[in-house]
Amino acid sequence: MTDQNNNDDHHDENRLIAERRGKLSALREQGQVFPNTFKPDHTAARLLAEYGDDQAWPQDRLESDKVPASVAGRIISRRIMGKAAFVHVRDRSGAQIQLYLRRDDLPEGVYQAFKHWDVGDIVGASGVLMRTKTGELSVHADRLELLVKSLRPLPEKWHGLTDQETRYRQRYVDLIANPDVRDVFVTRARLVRIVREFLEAREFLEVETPMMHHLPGGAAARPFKTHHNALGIDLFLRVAPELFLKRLVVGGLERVYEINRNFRNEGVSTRHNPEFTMLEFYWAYADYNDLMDLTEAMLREIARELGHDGGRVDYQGESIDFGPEFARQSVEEAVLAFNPDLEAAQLRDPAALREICKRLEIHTESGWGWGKLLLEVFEKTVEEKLVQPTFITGYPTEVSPLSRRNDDDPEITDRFELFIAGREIANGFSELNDPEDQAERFRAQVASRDAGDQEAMHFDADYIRALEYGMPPTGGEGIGIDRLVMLFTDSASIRDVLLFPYLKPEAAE
RNA sequence: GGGCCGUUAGCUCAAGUGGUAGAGCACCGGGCUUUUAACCCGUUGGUUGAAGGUUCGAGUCCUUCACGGCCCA
Repeated sequence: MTDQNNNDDHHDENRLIAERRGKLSALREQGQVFPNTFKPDHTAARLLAEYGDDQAWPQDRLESDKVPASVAGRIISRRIMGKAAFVHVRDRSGAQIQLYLRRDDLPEGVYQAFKHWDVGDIVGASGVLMRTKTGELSVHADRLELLVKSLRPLPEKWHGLTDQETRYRQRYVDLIANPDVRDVFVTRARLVRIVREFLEAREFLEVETPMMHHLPGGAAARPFKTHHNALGIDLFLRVAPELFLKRLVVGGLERVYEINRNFRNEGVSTRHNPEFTMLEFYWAYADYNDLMDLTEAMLREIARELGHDGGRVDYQGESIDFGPEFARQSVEEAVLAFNPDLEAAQLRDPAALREICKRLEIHTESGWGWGKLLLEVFEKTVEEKLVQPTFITGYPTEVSPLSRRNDDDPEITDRFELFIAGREIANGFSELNDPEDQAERFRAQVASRDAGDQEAMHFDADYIRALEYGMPPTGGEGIGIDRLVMLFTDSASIRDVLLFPYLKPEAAE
């Protein structure tokens, strides 16, 4: 916004905004209205931490010590009683400190001016610390400045802002009105840092690979398409960094990871945002069993570092326990465990599986083999019941185009997925590093694509070329950061862990 | 994509079976020099998400659309 829209098109504004705008223009007449000279020397949280204890810092000690403090922040409440007032101010620390204002203790005219300021305005104040009759630590101000005049009224102090749509669309208001929201994003930042430190400690190198791909690859998903004007070519936003990270392993970066955005052109829901954050890491000379061990260790570390002693995390009414060794069972074992009427022999028999799918009202397509059919049965009957952390292994080769085949049973791969609270959290496997097998799998994907599967992968010739130079035996894994943050912040919707979740545009005026 | 629910003042919410749209907070004016959702007195504030329809009359009933929430695919 520049100086285009100062005067004319405010007819849509209500009286409250008009009043505040009037106050602003009155202030403009008097001089500088958006000063940037006030330097606070404390945050509210620090003052409370250092002087909050009323045993160590009773009022008489504060009174004699005259501890100076200078704070700045947004007015979140005011109580005015004639010639004195109390104001709560919140700052970057997320905490709030009370200001005690007396007309006669402030410079001439300041108190009179203050009476016309509003909740939402940003102020700076200096003075000495005091404790009120009710024991609240406060700054008894001898200097008070209006730093920013706020033009829009904040939500009401008691009920706050509860409208979900407004909370997501105007996250800046949500953050002011609902202090808990800040905590979610503080936890998110800490979690990501813990993950980085965990991997760095094991000598993984953080890298960044392209988000704009000529060929979308590395996951079964539909991509977003974009266009490069100067080059005149279409590009795709990445659905996964996988194939680039493995090229790096070929190049000798044998332990790499990336934490970054993926984009998938699919539905939007409480569990899916078009752009989401994924951790992927690749570890040469490790296999999928090593990955499972590492994943367990990582999740325990996150739980511990985030203060969940004993590894218990409450999520949506369930107690998730990261303490004990995570359960490990194959897709087939899990399907049998949750479907006592089925027998092992049926699970590799496409005809029998088609019957089962029909009974379960699962839509099937003619090209599907037993692997795809079995996975559908798994997703329908098992997935949501896996509440405690559980590794599911033995994924069919048919649905695992990038995974190494199992040595004893080439119909399945050395792959796992981790489920917690009924949701897929991680997906890892021993990587397929046989270039000829990989080329064949790509061809099978292309055939599915030609048969109408829009999520099937393309043939990535450069990736095959890279594998032909030789990729060390490697384990690779992806962990959905947003879903992990949901778990550790007890958030029901992915939108609650994204500062700006995707929403359709607001209706035009 | 389908089903159900929602959208009323800046915010949080009310308004049998259709009959002049209200409250609290906020705001504005007045009072009050230790308040805690401060308090007391007095005002002000609305294109009821949008567009059509039924009706003497629509926040309310019908249709379509937009956005959101929950559930399902």
